[in-house]
Amino acid sequence: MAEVTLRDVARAAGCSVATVSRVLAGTRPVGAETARAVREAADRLGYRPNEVARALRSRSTGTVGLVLPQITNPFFPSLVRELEHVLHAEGRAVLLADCDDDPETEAARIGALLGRRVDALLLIPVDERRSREAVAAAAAQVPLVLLDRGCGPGVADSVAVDNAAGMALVLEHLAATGRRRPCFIGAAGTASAAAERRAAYAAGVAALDPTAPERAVLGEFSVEWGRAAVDRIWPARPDAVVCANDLIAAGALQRLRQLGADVPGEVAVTGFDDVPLAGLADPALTTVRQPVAELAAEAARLLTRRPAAALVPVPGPRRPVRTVRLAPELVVRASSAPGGVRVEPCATS
Amino acid sequence: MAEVTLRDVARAAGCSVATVSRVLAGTRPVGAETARAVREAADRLGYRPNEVARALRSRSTGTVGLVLPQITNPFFPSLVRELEHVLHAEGRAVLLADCDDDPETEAARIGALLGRRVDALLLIPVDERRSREAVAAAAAQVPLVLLDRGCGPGVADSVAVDNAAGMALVLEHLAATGRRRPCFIGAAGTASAAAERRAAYAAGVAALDPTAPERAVLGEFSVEWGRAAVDRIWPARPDAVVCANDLIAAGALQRLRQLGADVPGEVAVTGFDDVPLAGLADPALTTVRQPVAELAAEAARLLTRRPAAALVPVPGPRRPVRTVRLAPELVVRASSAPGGVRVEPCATS
DNA sequence: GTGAAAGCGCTAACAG
DNA sequence: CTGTTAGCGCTTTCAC
Repeated sequence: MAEVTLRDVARAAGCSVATVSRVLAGTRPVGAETARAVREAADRLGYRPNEVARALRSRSTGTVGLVLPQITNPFFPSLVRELEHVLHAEGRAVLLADCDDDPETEAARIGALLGRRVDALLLIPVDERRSREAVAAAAAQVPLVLLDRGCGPGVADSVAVDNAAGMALVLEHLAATGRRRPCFIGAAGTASAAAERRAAYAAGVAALDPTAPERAVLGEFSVEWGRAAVDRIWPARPDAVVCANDLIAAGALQRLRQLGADVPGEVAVTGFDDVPLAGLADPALTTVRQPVAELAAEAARLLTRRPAAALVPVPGPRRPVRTVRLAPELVVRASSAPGGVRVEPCATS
Repeated sequence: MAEVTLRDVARAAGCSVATVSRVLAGTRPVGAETARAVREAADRLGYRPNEVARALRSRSTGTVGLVLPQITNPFFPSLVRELEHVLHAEGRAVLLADCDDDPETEAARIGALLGRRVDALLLIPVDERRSREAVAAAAAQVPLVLLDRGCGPGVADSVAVDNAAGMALVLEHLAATGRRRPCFIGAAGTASAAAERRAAYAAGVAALDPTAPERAVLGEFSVEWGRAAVDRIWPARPDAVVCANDLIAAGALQRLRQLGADVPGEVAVTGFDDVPLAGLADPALTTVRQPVAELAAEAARLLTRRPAAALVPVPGPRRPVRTVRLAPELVVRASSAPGGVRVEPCATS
């Protein structure tokens, strides 16, 4: 059967298309009897509003673009899931773009999404610096919220976990369980997660014991680097290895086991993010859980409350960007347990 | 600045909107000089075609809906990534829907995507049986390709890995490396991956040694089940544990280590899918790698070649559905290595 | 090769 | 409360 349109419904219900539109969109009050007839006709004909036409006319597609570096990064799927749920619950659809960790691809994807007239953009930038230009340009056109990673000061609203608070939780826990000679395996570069976590580690360790020499090595957020880094720090025999994320920690755990180290007896290992892998490692990894559902909800809230960019640039001071930081939670598992302490069992996958 | 439209470009180039449209879309030949002027004007004004208007007029949104059970299932992200790349390369955008493993949510998402007038649907069904109705209804409206899992016979075109071939590779490898007493930890239910893999195991083992008693236990595709199943099969002291997917295998590996079993010396363990976790397990997991990029390419090909459903149902025999099965590849790692054999190093995550 | 005109299906003024 | 009338920005006949 051909497509059922508003006209068909109007004809069947014996009224004008405007009335049908009003009933179905609930835009303005309509007589109870007419409304019933319209709904009945729409039902009977199996009418389904054409969102494309609606979008063209109302200048709003009900669509948000979700741009991320690489969906295969194990931290992202759960975030994508929560975002999808929150947005669909508001009747908005998600256009997904995977940038293959490449800023140029990212710029192209952003352009494609803007061409499709997304109402807003949710974006995890590929690179703190090299993403900035494209992000700033996009932010001038539609409401845009940065997620998980920053993109330079003042570029756009952003929502992320409080990395400093998370690192503080880790250090506190290690101190409380008697660890005295921690070291850090971090990531180099300016990405906010990398920079904030290593700064927080440095600050926290100094507060713990100002005389302790700082043992920190920097590489990247990968399992390989975790493995390699252990060879650099293990000779100093730390009693705790604080890792900047779970991938690094997984690699560190593997290598420590190969070297015959006793985890957690001899040395504790901690991660960050609580990706699915963390609960599956052996021993299960103590880590910092990001409040994923809250991050998603907060991002969605910022999107909807930020009014569309003015068509004509307003003179005067620019609206200040909003930065939301959410508190994470420490998840203590076997990799940092002092003897006999009960810990959370392995995660379920 | 207000939105730049075709009219603006036409005015700037000194021609009609029709001409501009033709130049930009390349629909019909246009004078070289005019074309140049148009392109120059479009560039200068920063014109970006409004895909919404284009979609309304041309009755094609250039958009594909991707519906999946749960993006957090570790097998899906790499598939989503490949699909996204293949589709974006053709200038199509991906509307993502996550069904939370629930058939009703799935039906609702499908409806929402159809309302948005997606040109086609790529769908990994939540359930072989309970998804069927919604999927069949959707397939009547737009081209639809089933991915990874089936949904009953004759419902729609489908693309998936050849599970039987994969299982045969595993059994062959185990036989070749001297394993004689395998057992199987599978998944119950009618989902195609579960059913095909356990059938292939049964057939392969019987062919290997018709007198061997079949040792198989069935549960679900989860780490927990892998752990629990080991307690059921270990007393019989198999020399190989064939698992229906990598999650099960990861659980089995954990439990075997707790029990003090020597993997791979005493018993080999194999998985299926080659999710990122597989290379990270200890010992790294021998598994069957799905040809993810090829699956994605094949799915995209089926989508574009299936002409849109006829507006008026044609009488006569229905077009037969196409079923594509792609051959997987065996990835031998430490969990099944006979002594001294070189195996692929850990995956890089 | 180019332009004028007619809509795609819907919403939003504006009258009644 | 309801109908009539304009379009949203684009593609696509149909003339020239």
